[in-house]
Amino acid sequence: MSLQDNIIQKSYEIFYQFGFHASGVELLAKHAGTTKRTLYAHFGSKDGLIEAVLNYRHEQFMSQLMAKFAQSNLSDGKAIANQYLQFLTDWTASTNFYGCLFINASAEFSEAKSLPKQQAKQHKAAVRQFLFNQFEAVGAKRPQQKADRLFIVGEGLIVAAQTDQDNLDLDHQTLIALLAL
Amino acid sequence: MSLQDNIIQKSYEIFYQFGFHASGVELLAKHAGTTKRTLYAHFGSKDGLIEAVLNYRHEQFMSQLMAKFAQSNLSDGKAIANQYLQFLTDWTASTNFYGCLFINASAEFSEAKSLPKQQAKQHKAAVRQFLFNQFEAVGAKRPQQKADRLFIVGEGLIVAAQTDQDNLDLDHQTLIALLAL
DNA sequence: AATAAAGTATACCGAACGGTATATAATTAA
DNA sequence: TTAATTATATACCGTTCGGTATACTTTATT
Repeated sequence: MSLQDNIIQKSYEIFYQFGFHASGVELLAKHAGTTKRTLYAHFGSKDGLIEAVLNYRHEQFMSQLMAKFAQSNLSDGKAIANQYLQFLTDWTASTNFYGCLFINASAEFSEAKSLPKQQAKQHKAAVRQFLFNQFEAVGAKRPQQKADRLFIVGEGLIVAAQTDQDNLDLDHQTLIALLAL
Repeated sequence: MSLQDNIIQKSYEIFYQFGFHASGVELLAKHAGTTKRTLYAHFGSKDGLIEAVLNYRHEQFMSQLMAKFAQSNLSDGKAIANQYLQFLTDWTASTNFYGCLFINASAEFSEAKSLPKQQAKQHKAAVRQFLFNQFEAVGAKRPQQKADRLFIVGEGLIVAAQTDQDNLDLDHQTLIALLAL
Protein backbone atom coordinates (compact mmCIF):
# COMPACT_ATOMS: atom_id res chain seq x y z
CA MET A 1 0.00 0.00 0.00
CA SER A 2 1.28 3.42 -0.94
CA LEU A 3 2.05 6.04 1.64
CA GLN A 4 -0.79 8.13 0.32
CA ASP A 5 -3.29 5.30 0.65
CA ASN A 6 -2.04 4.63 4.16
CA ILE A 7 -2.69 8.23 5.18
CA ILE A 8 -6.19 8.02 3.72
CA GLN A 9 -7.02 4.77 5.47
CA LYS A 10 -5.69 5.85 8.86
CA SER A 11 -7.35 9.24 8.56
CA TYR A 12 -10.60 7.48 7.80
CA GLU A 13 -10.38 5.68 11.13
CA ILE A 14 -9.90 8.95 13.01
CA PHE A 15 -12.53 10.94 11.12
CA TYR A 16 -15.00 8.11 11.42
CA GLN A 17 -14.67 7.77 15.16
CA PHE A 18 -14.19 11.38 16.26
CA GLY A 19 -15.72 13.40 13.46
CA PHE A 20 -14.16 15.82 11.00
CA HIS A 21 -13.96 19.06 12.94
CA ALA A 22 -12.80 17.33 16.12
CA SER A 23 -9.85 15.61 14.42
CA GLY A 24 -6.72 17.75 14.22
CA VAL A 25 -4.22 17.41 11.39
CA GLU A 26 -1.42 16.76 13.88
CA LEU A 27 -3.30 13.73 15.24
CA LEU A 28 -4.15 12.51 11.75
CA ALA A 29 -0.49 12.61 10.72
CA LYS A 30 0.66 10.92 13.93
CA HIS A 31 -1.90 8.15 13.56
CA ALA A 32 -0.74 7.53 10.00
CA GLY A 33 2.88 7.39 11.15
CA THR A 34 3.92 10.45 9.19
CA THR A 35 4.14 14.21 9.55
CA LYS A 36 2.00 17.18 8.65
CA ARG A 37 4.56 18.18 6.02
CA THR A 38 4.06 14.96 4.07
CA LEU A 39 0.33 15.01 4.58
CA TYR A 40 0.06 18.51 3.13
CA ALA A 41 2.36 17.57 0.24
CA HIS A 42 -0.14 14.88 -0.75
CA PHE A 43 -3.48 16.48 -0.03
CA GLY A 44 -2.87 20.22 0.07
CA SER A 45 -5.29 20.91 2.89
CA LYS A 46 -7.45 19.24 5.50
CA ASP A 47 -10.39 19.67 3.15
CA GLY A 48 -8.44 17.86 0.45
CA LEU A 49 -7.81 15.00 2.84
CA ILE A 50 -11.48 14.83 3.80
CA GLU A 51 -12.40 14.66 0.12
CA ALA A 52 -9.95 11.79 -0.43
CA VAL A 53 -11.18 9.93 2.64
CA LEU A 54 -14.81 10.18 1.55
CA ASN A 55 -13.90 8.92 -1.91
CA TYR A 56 -11.95 6.06 -0.35
CA ARG A 57 -14.82 5.09 1.92
CA HIS A 58 -17.27 5.21 -0.96
CA GLU A 59 -15.15 2.83 -3.03
CA GLN A 60 -14.62 0.54 -0.05
CA PHE A 61 -18.29 0.43 0.86
CA MET A 62 -19.46 -0.26 -2.69
CA SER A 63 -16.82 -2.97 -3.09
CA GLN A 64 -17.91 -4.70 0.08
CA LEU A 65 -21.54 -4.43 -0.94
CA MET A 66 -20.87 -5.85 -4.39
CA ALA A 67 -18.76 -8.63 -2.90
CA LYS A 68 -21.60 -9.57 -0.60
CA PHE A 69 -24.00 -9.78 -3.54
CA ALA A 70 -21.55 -11.65 -5.72
CA GLN A 71 -21.36 -14.46 -3.20
CA SER A 72 -24.73 -15.97 -3.97
CA ASN A 73 -27.16 -16.11 -6.85
CA LEU A 74 -30.09 -13.95 -5.87
CA SER A 75 -33.21 -15.17 -7.60
CA ASP A 76 -35.84 -12.72 -6.40
CA GLY A 77 -36.53 -9.50 -4.54
CA LYS A 78 -36.84 -11.26 -1.23
CA ALA A 79 -33.32 -12.62 -1.51
CA ILE A 80 -32.00 -9.18 -2.45
CA ALA A 81 -33.60 -7.56 0.57
CA ASN A 82 -32.38 -10.30 2.84
CA GLN A 83 -28.84 -9.92 1.58
CA TYR A 84 -28.85 -6.15 1.97
CA LEU A 85 -30.32 -6.18 5.46
CA GLN A 86 -27.87 -8.87 6.52
CA PHE A 87 -25.03 -6.81 5.10
CA LEU A 88 -26.09 -3.79 7.11
CA THR A 89 -26.75 -5.75 10.27
CA ASP A 90 -23.31 -7.36 10.18
CA TRP A 91 -21.87 -3.89 9.85
CA THR A 92 -23.89 -2.17 12.58
CA ALA A 93 -23.11 -5.02 14.99
CA SER A 94 -19.37 -4.81 14.39
CA THR A 95 -16.98 -3.24 16.84
CA ASN A 96 -15.91 0.22 15.76
CA PHE A 97 -19.27 0.97 14.24
CA TYR A 98 -19.87 4.70 14.42
CA GLY A 99 -22.73 5.12 12.00
CA CYS A 100 -22.40 5.99 8.32
CA LEU A 101 -19.49 8.30 7.47
CA PHE A 102 -21.58 10.07 4.85
CA ILE A 103 -24.49 10.74 7.17
CA ASN A 104 -21.96 11.95 9.72
CA ALA A 105 -20.39 14.19 7.10
CA SER A 106 -23.80 15.61 6.22
CA ALA A 107 -24.29 16.42 9.89
CA GLU A 108 -21.03 18.35 10.09
CA PHE A 109 -21.21 20.01 6.67
CA SER A 110 -24.77 21.13 6.17
CA GLU A 111 -24.18 23.60 3.38
CA ALA A 112 -25.50 22.10 0.15
CA LYS A 113 -22.60 23.49 -1.87
CA SER A 114 -19.95 21.97 0.39
CA LEU A 115 -18.01 19.10 -1.13
CA PRO A 116 -18.55 16.59 1.73
CA LYS A 117 -22.30 17.14 1.53
CA GLN A 118 -22.24 16.60 -2.22
CA GLN A 119 -20.15 13.47 -1.85
CA ALA A 120 -22.62 12.15 0.73
CA LYS A 121 -25.52 12.83 -1.60
CA GLN A 122 -23.79 11.04 -4.44
CA HIS A 123 -22.84 8.09 -2.28
CA LYS A 124 -26.42 7.55 -1.17
CA ALA A 125 -27.65 7.93 -4.72
CA ALA A 126 -25.15 5.25 -5.76
CA VAL A 127 -26.44 2.86 -3.11
CA ARG A 128 -29.98 3.41 -4.31
CA GLN A 129 -28.85 2.86 -7.88
CA PHE A 130 -27.14 -0.38 -6.87
CA LEU A 131 -30.31 -1.68 -5.20
CA PHE A 132 -32.35 -0.63 -8.20
CA ASN A 133 -30.03 -2.58 -10.49
CA GLN A 134 -30.37 -5.66 -8.33
CA PHE A 135 -34.15 -5.60 -8.42
CA GLU A 136 -34.19 -4.90 -12.11
CA ALA A 137 -31.81 -7.81 -12.75
CA VAL A 138 -34.29 -10.29 -11.30
CA GLY A 139 -37.15 -8.77 -13.23
CA ALA A 140 -38.95 -7.33 -10.22
CA LYS A 141 -41.88 -5.04 -10.80
CA ARG A 142 -41.43 -1.38 -9.82
CA PRO A 143 -37.74 -1.85 -9.04
CA GLN A 144 -37.22 1.79 -8.05
CA GLN A 145 -39.98 1.67 -5.49
CA LYS A 146 -38.66 -1.56 -4.04
CA ALA A 147 -35.11 -0.20 -3.96
CA ASP A 148 -36.19 2.97 -2.21
CA ARG A 149 -38.26 1.15 0.41
CA LEU A 150 -35.35 -1.11 1.18
CA PHE A 151 -32.99 1.86 1.19
CA ILE A 152 -35.11 3.79 3.69
CA VAL A 153 -35.34 0.83 6.05
CA GLY A 154 -31.58 0.38 5.74
CA GLU A 155 -30.89 4.02 6.59
CA GLY A 156 -33.18 3.66 9.58
CA LEU A 157 -31.32 0.59 10.81
CA ILE A 158 -27.99 2.39 10.53
CA VAL A 159 -28.96 5.42 12.58
CA ALA A 160 -30.96 3.38 15.08
CA ALA A 161 -27.81 1.38 15.76
CA GLN A 162 -25.82 4.61 16.02
CA THR A 163 -28.15 5.90 18.73
CA ASP A 164 -27.93 2.58 20.58
CA GLN A 165 -31.50 1.44 20.01
CA ASP A 166 -30.45 -2.17 20.31
CA ASN A 167 -33.68 -3.73 21.54
CA LEU A 168 -35.84 -3.11 18.52
CA ASP A 169 -38.73 -5.49 18.06
CA LEU A 170 -37.87 -6.28 14.45
CA ASP A 171 -36.61 -9.20 12.47
CA HIS A 172 -35.52 -9.20 8.89
CA GLN A 173 -37.82 -11.94 7.69
CA THR A 174 -41.05 -10.24 8.70
CA LEU A 175 -39.68 -6.90 7.53
CA ILE A 176 -38.99 -8.37 4.13
CA ALA A 177 -42.36 -10.03 3.99
CA LEU A 178 -44.04 -6.78 4.87
CA LEU A 179 -42.12 -4.83 2.27
CA ALA A 180 -43.66 -7.27 -0.21
CA LEU A 181 -40.32 -8.07 -1.74
CA MET B 1 -38.67 34.41 27.68
CA SER B 2 -35.80 34.41 30.13
CA LEU B 3 -32.31 35.37 29.11
CA GLN B 4 -31.20 31.81 29.81
CA ASP B 5 -33.89 30.34 27.57
CA ASN B 6 -32.96 32.80 24.86
CA ILE B 7 -29.33 31.66 24.95
CA ILE B 8 -30.46 28.04 24.72
CA GLN B 9 -32.79 28.66 21.80
CA LYS B 10 -30.32 30.73 19.83
CA SER B 11 -27.51 28.28 20.54
CA TYR B 12 -29.74 25.51 19.29
CA GLU B 13 -30.02 27.27 15.95
CA ILE B 14 -26.24 27.51 15.63
CA PHE B 15 -25.45 24.01 16.86
CA TYR B 16 -28.16 22.55 14.64
CA GLN B 17 -26.92 24.19 11.49
CA PHE B 18 -23.15 24.07 11.95
CA GLY B 19 -22.58 21.26 14.41
CA PHE B 20 -21.22 21.28 17.94
CA HIS B 21 -17.47 21.30 17.42
CA ALA B 22 -17.65 23.84 14.60
CA SER B 23 -19.62 26.37 16.67
CA GLY B 24 -17.43 28.62 18.81
CA VAL B 25 -18.62 30.05 22.10
CA GLU B 26 -17.95 33.58 20.89
CA LEU B 27 -20.33 33.08 17.97
CA LEU B 28 -22.94 31.45 20.20
CA ALA B 29 -22.88 34.41 22.57
CA LYS B 30 -23.02 36.95 19.73
CA HIS B 31 -25.95 35.18 18.08
CA ALA B 32 -27.81 35.20 21.40
CA GLY B 33 -27.12 38.93 21.80
CA THR B 34 -25.02 38.48 24.92
CA THR B 35 -21.43 37.87 25.96
CA LYS B 36 -19.32 34.88 26.86
CA ARG B 37 -19.23 36.09 30.46
CA THR B 38 -22.99 35.80 30.85
CA LEU B 39 -23.11 32.56 28.94
CA TYR B 40 -20.55 30.97 31.23
CA ALA B 41 -22.33 32.34 34.30
CA HIS B 42 -25.41 30.40 33.24
CA PHE B 43 -24.01 27.19 31.82
CA GLY B 44 -20.50 26.83 33.25
CA SER B 45 -18.99 25.41 30.10
CA LYS B 46 -19.66 24.71 26.46
CA ASP B 47 -20.52 21.14 27.42
CA GLY B 48 -23.05 22.47 29.90
CA LEU B 49 -24.64 24.55 27.16
CA ILE B 50 -24.76 21.57 24.82
CA GLU B 51 -26.49 19.55 27.51
CA ALA B 52 -29.08 22.28 28.02
CA VAL B 53 -29.65 22.66 24.28
CA LEU B 54 -30.23 18.93 23.84
CA ASN B 55 -32.69 18.92 26.74
CA TYR B 56 -34.46 21.91 25.23
CA ARG B 57 -34.72 20.30 21.83
CA HIS B 58 -36.01 17.07 23.35
CA GLU B 59 -38.79 18.90 25.17
CA GLN B 60 -39.62 20.94 22.09
CA PHE B 61 -39.74 17.92 19.79
CA MET B 62 -41.90 15.85 22.11
CA SER B 63 -44.27 18.79 22.63
CA GLN B 64 -44.68 19.27 18.89
CA LEU B 65 -45.19 15.56 18.40
CA MET B 66 -47.81 15.37 21.13
CA ALA B 67 -49.54 18.47 19.79
CA LYS B 68 -49.76 16.87 16.36
CA PHE B 69 -51.36 13.77 17.84
CA ALA B 70 -53.70 15.73 20.08
CA GLN B 71 -55.25 17.43 17.05
CA SER B 72 -57.24 14.47 15.87
CA ASN B 73 -58.77 11.32 17.31
CA LEU B 74 -56.69 8.46 16.01
CA SER B 75 -58.77 5.33 15.83
CA ASP B 76 -56.35 2.74 14.53
CA GLY B 77 -52.73 1.93 13.75
CA LYS B 78 -53.04 3.20 10.22
CA ALA B 79 -54.04 6.65 11.42
CA ILE B 80 -51.15 6.71 13.88
CA ALA B 81 -48.61 5.84 11.21
CA ASN B 82 -50.09 8.37 8.85
CA GLN B 83 -49.91 11.09 11.48
CA TYR B 84 -46.31 10.29 12.40
CA LEU B 85 -45.09 10.13 8.81
CA GLN B 86 -46.87 13.37 8.01
CA PHE B 87 -45.29 14.99 11.04
CA LEU B 88 -41.83 13.94 9.92
CA THR B 89 -42.40 14.87 6.29
CA ASP B 90 -43.55 18.36 7.22
CA TRP B 91 -40.38 18.72 9.24
CA THR B 92 -37.94 17.37 6.66
CA ALA B 93 -39.49 19.57 3.98
CA SER B 94 -39.16 22.72 6.05
CA THR B 95 -36.50 25.33 5.45
CA ASN B 96 -33.68 25.11 7.96
CA PHE B 97 -33.94 21.36 8.15
CA TYR B 98 -30.53 19.95 9.01
CA GLY B 99 -31.39 16.43 10.07
CA CYS B 100 -32.06 15.30 13.63
CA LEU B 101 -30.02 17.11 16.29
CA PHE B 102 -29.66 13.88 18.27
CA ILE B 103 -28.40 11.85 15.34
CA ASN B 104 -26.03 14.71 14.59
CA ALA B 105 -24.88 14.72 18.20
CA SER B 106 -24.29 10.96 18.05
CA ALA B 107 -22.12 11.53 15.00
CA GLU B 108 -19.96 14.10 16.79
CA PHE B 109 -19.84 12.39 20.17
CA SER B 110 -19.37 8.70 19.56
CA GLU B 111 -18.19 7.70 23.00
CA ALA B 112 -20.98 5.81 24.74
CA LYS B 113 -20.24 7.44 28.08
CA SER B 114 -20.47 10.97 26.72
CA LEU B 115 -23.50 12.93 27.80
CA PRO B 116 -24.69 14.00 24.34
CA LYS B 117 -24.65 10.38 23.17
CA GLN B 118 -26.64 9.32 26.22
CA GLN B 119 -29.13 12.13 25.69
CA ALA B 120 -29.53 11.06 22.08
CA LYS B 121 -30.15 7.47 23.12
CA GLN B 122 -32.74 8.54 25.65
CA HIS B 123 -34.46 10.86 23.20
CA LYS B 124 -34.85 8.10 20.63
CA ALA B 125 -36.06 5.69 23.29
CA ALA B 126 -38.68 8.28 24.29
CA VAL B 127 -39.91 8.59 20.72
CA ARG B 128 -40.24 4.82 20.48
CA GLN B 129 -42.08 4.80 23.80
CA PHE B 130 -44.45 7.48 22.55
CA LEU B 131 -45.27 5.49 19.43
CA PHE B 132 -45.72 2.35 21.51
CA ASN B 133 -48.19 4.17 23.75
CA GLN B 134 -50.15 5.35 20.74
CA PHE B 135 -50.51 1.85 19.31
CA GLU B 136 -51.36 0.43 22.68
CA ALA B 137 -54.02 3.07 23.22
CA VAL B 138 -55.95 1.94 20.15
CA GLY B 139 -55.62 -1.69 21.15
CA ALA B 140 -53.28 -2.67 18.34
CA LYS B 141 -51.70 -6.10 18.41
CA ARG B 142 -47.94 -6.26 19.00
CA PRO B 143 -47.71 -2.53 19.64
CA GLN B 144 -43.95 -2.62 20.22
CA GLN B 145 -43.27 -4.25 16.89
CA LYS B 146 -45.52 -1.76 15.11
CA ALA B 147 -43.91 1.15 16.92
CA ASP B 148 -40.41 -0.01 16.04
CA ARG B 149 -41.22 -0.58 12.38
CA LEU B 150 -42.69 2.88 12.13
CA PHE B 151 -39.74 4.29 14.06
CA ILE B 152 -37.18 2.73 11.72
CA VAL B 153 -38.94 4.05 8.64
CA GLY B 154 -39.10 7.46 10.26
CA GLU B 155 -35.40 7.48 11.02
CA GLY B 156 -34.74 6.48 7.44
CA LEU B 157 -36.86 9.33 6.11
CA ILE B 158 -35.01 11.83 8.29
CA VAL B 159 -31.51 10.89 7.16
CA ALA B 160 -32.56 10.40 3.55
CA ALA B 161 -33.80 13.99 3.57
CA GLN B 162 -30.57 15.10 5.23
CA THR B 163 -28.53 13.56 2.41
CA ASP B 164 -30.79 15.21 -0.16
CA GLN B 165 -32.39 12.04 -1.52
CA ASP B 166 -35.45 13.97 -2.55
CA ASN B 167 -36.69 11.85 -5.43
CA LEU B 168 -37.56 8.71 -3.49
CA ASP B 169 -40.20 6.52 -5.06
CA LEU B 170 -42.28 6.30 -1.90
CA ASP B 171 -45.60 7.51 -0.66
CA HIS B 172 -46.97 7.31 2.83
CA GLN B 173 -50.14 5.44 2.00
CA THR B 174 -48.49 2.45 0.41
CA LEU B 175 -45.77 2.51 3.08
CA ILE B 176 -48.43 2.30 5.75
CA ALA B 177 -50.28 -0.43 3.96
CA LEU B 178 -47.08 -2.39 3.59
CA LEU B 179 -46.20 -2.02 7.24
CA ALA B 180 -49.56 -3.68 7.95
CA LEU B 181 -50.58 -0.96 10.32
C1' DA C 1 -31.58 56.12 48.21
C1' DA C 2 -28.63 52.29 49.23
C1' DT C 3 -27.11 47.95 48.06
C1' DA C 4 -26.74 43.76 46.06
C1' DA C 5 -27.26 41.19 42.03
C1' DA C 6 -26.98 40.38 37.08
C1' DG C 7 -25.51 41.68 32.40
C1' DT C 8 -22.12 44.17 29.23
C1' DA C 9 -17.71 45.17 27.24
C1' DT C 10 -13.29 44.02 26.50
C1' DA C 11 -8.97 42.38 27.20
C1' DC C 12 -6.54 38.52 28.24
C1' DC C 13 -4.83 33.50 29.21
C1' DG C 14 -2.61 29.06 27.63
C1' DA C 15 -3.55 25.65 24.35
C1' DA C 16 -4.74 23.86 20.02
C1' DC C 17 -6.00 24.92 15.42
C1' DG C 18 -4.70 24.73 10.08
C1' DG C 19 -0.82 25.57 7.57
C1' DT C 20 4.29 26.79 6.44
C1' DA C 21 9.59 27.15 6.69
C1' DT C 22 13.97 25.16 7.23
C1' DA C 23 17.05 21.73 7.33
C1' DT C 24 18.31 16.87 7.33
C1' DA C 25 17.88 12.01 6.04
C1' DA C 26 16.46 8.48 2.99
C1' DT C 27 15.16 6.93 -1.40
C1' DT C 28 15.13 6.96 -6.38
C1' DA C 29 16.89 8.03 -11.17
C1' DA C 30 20.43 9.51 -14.37
C1' DT D 1 27.98 8.47 -8.26
C1' DT D 2 25.79 12.22 -8.51
C1' DA D 3 21.46 14.65 -8.79
C1' DA D 4 16.89 15.08 -7.88
C1' DT D 5 13.07 13.72 -5.48
C1' DT D 6 10.54 12.46 -1.35
C1' DA D 7 9.89 11.83 3.56
C1' DT D 8 11.18 13.17 8.40
C1' DA D 9 11.79 16.15 12.28
C1' DT D 10 10.88 20.22 14.37
C1' DA D 11 10.15 24.78 15.02
C1' DC D 12 7.30 28.33 13.86
C1' DC D 13 3.36 31.43 11.87
C1' DG D 14 -1.13 33.87 12.73
C1' DT D 15 -5.69 32.69 14.27
C1' DT D 16 -9.13 30.73 16.92
C1' DC D 17 -10.33 27.82 20.61
C1' DG D 18 -12.59 27.30 25.51
C1' DG D 19 -12.44 29.78 29.49
C1' DT D 20 -11.28 33.75 32.90
C1' DA D 21 -10.24 38.59 34.93
C1' DT D 22 -11.35 43.33 35.44
C1' DA D 23 -14.13 47.15 35.26
C1' DC D 24 -18.44 49.26 34.35
C1' DT D 25 -23.47 49.67 33.70
C1' DT D 26 -27.97 48.23 34.41
C1' DT D 27 -31.63 46.19 37.03
C1' DA D 28 -33.97 44.65 41.18
C1' DT D 29 -34.61 44.46 46.14
C1' DT D 30 -35.03 46.62 50.71
